Amino acid sequence: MHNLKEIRKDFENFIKSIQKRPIDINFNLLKKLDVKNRELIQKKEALEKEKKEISKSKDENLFNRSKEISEQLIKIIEEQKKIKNELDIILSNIPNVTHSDVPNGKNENDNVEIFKSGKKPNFDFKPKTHYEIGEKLKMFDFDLASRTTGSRFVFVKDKLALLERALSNFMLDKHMFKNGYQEISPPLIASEDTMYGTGQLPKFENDQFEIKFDEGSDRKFLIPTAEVILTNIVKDKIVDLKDLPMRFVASTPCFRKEAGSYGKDTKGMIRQHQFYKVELVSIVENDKCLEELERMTNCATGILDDLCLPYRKMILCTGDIGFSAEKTYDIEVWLPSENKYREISSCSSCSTFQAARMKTRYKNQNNELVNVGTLNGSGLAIGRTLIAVIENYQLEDGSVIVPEVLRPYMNNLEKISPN
RNA sequence: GGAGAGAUGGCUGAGCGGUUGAAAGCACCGGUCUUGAAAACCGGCAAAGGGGCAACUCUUUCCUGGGUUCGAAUCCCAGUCUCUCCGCCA
Repeated sequence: MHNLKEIRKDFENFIKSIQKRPIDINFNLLKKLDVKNRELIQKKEALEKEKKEISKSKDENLFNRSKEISEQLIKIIEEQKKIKNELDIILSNIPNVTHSDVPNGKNENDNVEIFKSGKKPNFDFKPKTHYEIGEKLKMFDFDLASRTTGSRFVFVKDKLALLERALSNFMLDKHMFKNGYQEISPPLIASEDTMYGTGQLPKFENDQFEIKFDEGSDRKFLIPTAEVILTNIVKDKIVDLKDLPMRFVASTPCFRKEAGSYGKDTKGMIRQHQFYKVELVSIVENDKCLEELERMTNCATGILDDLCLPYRKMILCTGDIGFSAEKTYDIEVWLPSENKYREISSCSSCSTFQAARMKTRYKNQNNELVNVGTLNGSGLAIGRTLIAVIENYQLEDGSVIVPEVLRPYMNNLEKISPN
């Protein structure tokens, strides 16, 4: 959420920086509403002042005037609220300003590679897809899931379920004991204002699973990522400078409608309505965002290094970067069956954008109250890591070698073979 | 599900129709004292929004939304959330 006061100072420049993204915002209307809004506020405050003075004077002769003012106020306040509302709707749909490091571009094709890492496996056979391997092992069951639930769900069974759990535990341990994150086991359901805080609402309502609660209760949503619930830990708070940075990690299921990607990745578990993800969130001083982003991204790539999976680091262009982010790195893992890299982590600095929405502030060195910076990143998406392990560690006979670092989490199992 | 209690500033907590934006304490910031620190003492310390180049000033805000009143943190109604007890249950 942008601060109108700040925008007003240099409106033209603000528009220019926002328009690096492919968006359609009616800035003229925004400007007009802002002017109108302030007019009404001034009118309102003048009347309120008069009313206040009458009540202070306790002069009975003026009581009628006071009643009159009250009636006028009702109308003005109503109109002002309406204007303010329209203003807020426009404002809450304006994305974050991208950082100057972010390359200009239209879409994902314009993202820029920073580096590649790891050695791609050399197969002397045609590598199978993860779902071919998983189904042959009888440890993925998509058909069963479509019967019990619907499309884009899966049953993971037996050793692959164990592998999935091992990945989760391995990542959690590393982030907790080596990388300094505090583990959280959060609610998987978020309220409307929580979803608003991180920017999922109002613009991306179509992607969210809303839950039917009791009649009359507030709206509730299944979290699309733990980012939502972890970042909102500091919602409506003035946090202590000495508590910063705060670093949280959680392994949770994530729920997404994936509306608008109906034709994409229909096979296998690349794109599911439900998947596990280990999420990293940092709450930092607002001038520490970029250095924290590097740190966080290193925490994510560190996992891939440990798993010996080949990957590359990308910086997203202005056309592909997310709504709340000022700067984002995507980590893409190598998938032999597709012969390309696929996103496995996305690490973003949201600068003070989410904090402004959540009303999270701290007193900085100069004793000024300012918004914190927030960051989030996957460390990593479990489902896709599972895929990457299966495909990169496959053998010709359809069995899968267990990466060494995971073996302690799997009763020292070295290889997953058909039963 | 039944019965009660509550929601006040960064935190704890008073106030229960008229300079109350709100006592007190803690925390925090500045100062005195001290070789330094602690303690003690003195002073400061809510946020959002509007106007102003600024000094500054105005308005709003005591869970949320309505209502009563010239005037509401304080009274009335509705809602949300939290806590305690009982029941049920993983």
